[in-house]
Amino acid sequence: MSKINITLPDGSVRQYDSGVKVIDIAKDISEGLSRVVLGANVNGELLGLNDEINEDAKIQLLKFEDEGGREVFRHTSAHILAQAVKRHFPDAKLAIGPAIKDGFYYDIDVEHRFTPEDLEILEKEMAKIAKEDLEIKKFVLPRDEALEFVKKHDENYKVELIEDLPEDSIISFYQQGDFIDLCRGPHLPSTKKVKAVKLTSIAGAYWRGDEKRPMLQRIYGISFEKQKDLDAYLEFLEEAKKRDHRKLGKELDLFSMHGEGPGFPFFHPKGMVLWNTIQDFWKKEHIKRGYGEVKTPLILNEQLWHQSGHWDHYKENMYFTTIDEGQYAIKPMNCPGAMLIYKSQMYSYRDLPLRWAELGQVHRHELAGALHGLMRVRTFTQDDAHLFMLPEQVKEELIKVIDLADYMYQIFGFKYHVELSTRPENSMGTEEQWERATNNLREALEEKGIDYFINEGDGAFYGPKIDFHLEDSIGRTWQCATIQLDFQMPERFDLTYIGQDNEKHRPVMIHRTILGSMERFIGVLIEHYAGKFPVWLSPVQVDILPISDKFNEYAYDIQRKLGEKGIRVEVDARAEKIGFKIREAQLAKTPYMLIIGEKEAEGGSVSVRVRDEGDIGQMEIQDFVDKIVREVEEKK
RNA sequence: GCUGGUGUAGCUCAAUUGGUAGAGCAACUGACUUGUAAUCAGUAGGUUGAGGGUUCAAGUCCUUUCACCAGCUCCA
Repeated sequence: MSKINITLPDGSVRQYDSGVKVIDIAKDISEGLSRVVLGANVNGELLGLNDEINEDAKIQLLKFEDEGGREVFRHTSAHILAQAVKRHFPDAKLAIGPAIKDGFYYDIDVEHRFTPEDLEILEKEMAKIAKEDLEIKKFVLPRDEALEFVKKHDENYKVELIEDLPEDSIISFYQQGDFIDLCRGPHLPSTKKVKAVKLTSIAGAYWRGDEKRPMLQRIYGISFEKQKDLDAYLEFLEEAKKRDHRKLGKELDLFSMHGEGPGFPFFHPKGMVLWNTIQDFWKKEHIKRGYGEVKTPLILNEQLWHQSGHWDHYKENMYFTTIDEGQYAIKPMNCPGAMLIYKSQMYSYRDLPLRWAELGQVHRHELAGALHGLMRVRTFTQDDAHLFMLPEQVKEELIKVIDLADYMYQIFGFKYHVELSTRPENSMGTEEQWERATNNLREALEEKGIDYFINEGDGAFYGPKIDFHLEDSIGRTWQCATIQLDFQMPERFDLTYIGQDNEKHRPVMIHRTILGSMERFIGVLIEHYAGKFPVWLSPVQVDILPISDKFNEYAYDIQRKLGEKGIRVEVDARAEKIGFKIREAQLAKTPYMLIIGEKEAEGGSVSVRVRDEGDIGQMEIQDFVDKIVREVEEKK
């Protein structure tokens, strides 16, 4: 048997006998195999779990979330879907069908308009294909033969896919029964395991995401090996639906949206309690960390936006207005305003770093179809800050920002992961500037020992960035914080400080948010807590419920005592039964209810009912006041 | 912006093939004075998102437009 060389992820080379299986190499080199499935890269070609390697290869570890290799599983599911579609609609042309974060989809071009009934039929067909236990076999063809093959089957989308590959590439196909699909793999060995499938929705999607290309029909689905897992997932969807901030926002009277201002949210008194409580906390943390607060105008002369580069790179998203025949723009970002403040005086190197925080309201013309409750709006308040510093202070300042984000997220009980985005196509500045900025970010992350993903080409037009993606209480992620290094804006505005050498130098600027936007963050919090805000955030912290109006006066007494301590408290003095008042307070998700009747009025006590625990019995008034004040301070 | 869908009372939803717009909750009025998730009775509430058209007749069909929902694209 001949020997082959395998290059491992760390760059080292190991020798194996030819014909070794991918999974065996995985076992050999990876200890944490229970969570890792291995894919191999052989001359640009991905290999599946059990594929044999017969020539020198590079090995790449692909992390999947569970042992079975969820991605491989879902990808195979997509093929089974395509096969089912072909059985019912032989004219259908297949585009692409990948696994995605939550399942899989297949893009299909067919005359017939898919309906929800079709999905049921296709689900049944997929179950049948699984039961048939078709072996999934891989074969390869040289590029020209592969082209001929797909042309023969009239799969014009596949033709285009192959035409985009290099001339000398070897094209792989996978076959299950009479169904053959162009695919780089990897796949399961047979269709048998894909037992529990739910096709979740139909949507339009452009061929290759290009709005000038044909619109295809996309069928989304999710699949599991066991029905139990599918049921659990469907339950998760139900739970997510219950937490929808648009629904809860209405039920809890926090905010509303109106046709008169699409994408422009209206905050109600209770929503503003949330807003202000978060902002108070935010401001306190910033003062502690050496920030000053600034405020810049919403409307500024158009000229400024030419200078900042927003005109060239962002004008499609901007709103404009005219004042006294002068052209003005509504700010889509806060940075140019901060630039003007910086330029209002001279700075010594001793003055740096400068940290200016701004809760800045911006307006951006987002596409109508992109709007979504508070998560995606056309005006929002960024918890922005601009930091100006010496080049040698960059890493330290980045680390301080990361620490601040980490602290604030922990208060709200979020886990998070970090993504680093590099230079996009439509960007300003030199290659060297970008490389330096990107390295600064990378080094700061590495110094903090934070793992991160890289998004190639996903940076802002003026600099690379790191984004924080929060994970909420049911495991969904939301992009909130962004830290962007900006070498462009200081150039454009000719920002300077006087150095030790008595010469002018260029400061470095960091542009960052922690919460992202107040609107989105509140939306995320609503879903994260399912409307059951911790006491310190709750719009109403205590609801006092007198059993009859004989006890109203006593209730108002208690309200005063709590109010003096800054507790948000209401009295429900309506002539209703106590059961009814409790029900309403429960539905409003108020953390504490105080039930007040004869017993309590006589003894100067309160009966406490906790939102999630129910009746916890009587308590002296002062004890309750101390308890809740302590809780608010500890931000439980 | 694109594809598909939806739009009926404050909210959640009904209304056969085109044939008199309804219910529950909420609101209001009155009675009840209540012990841990819904007291009873009554009253009021609508040019069916908006404009135009077809028809003897439109919530229902056609058309324009607005908004929302699911995706695509984009993003804090």
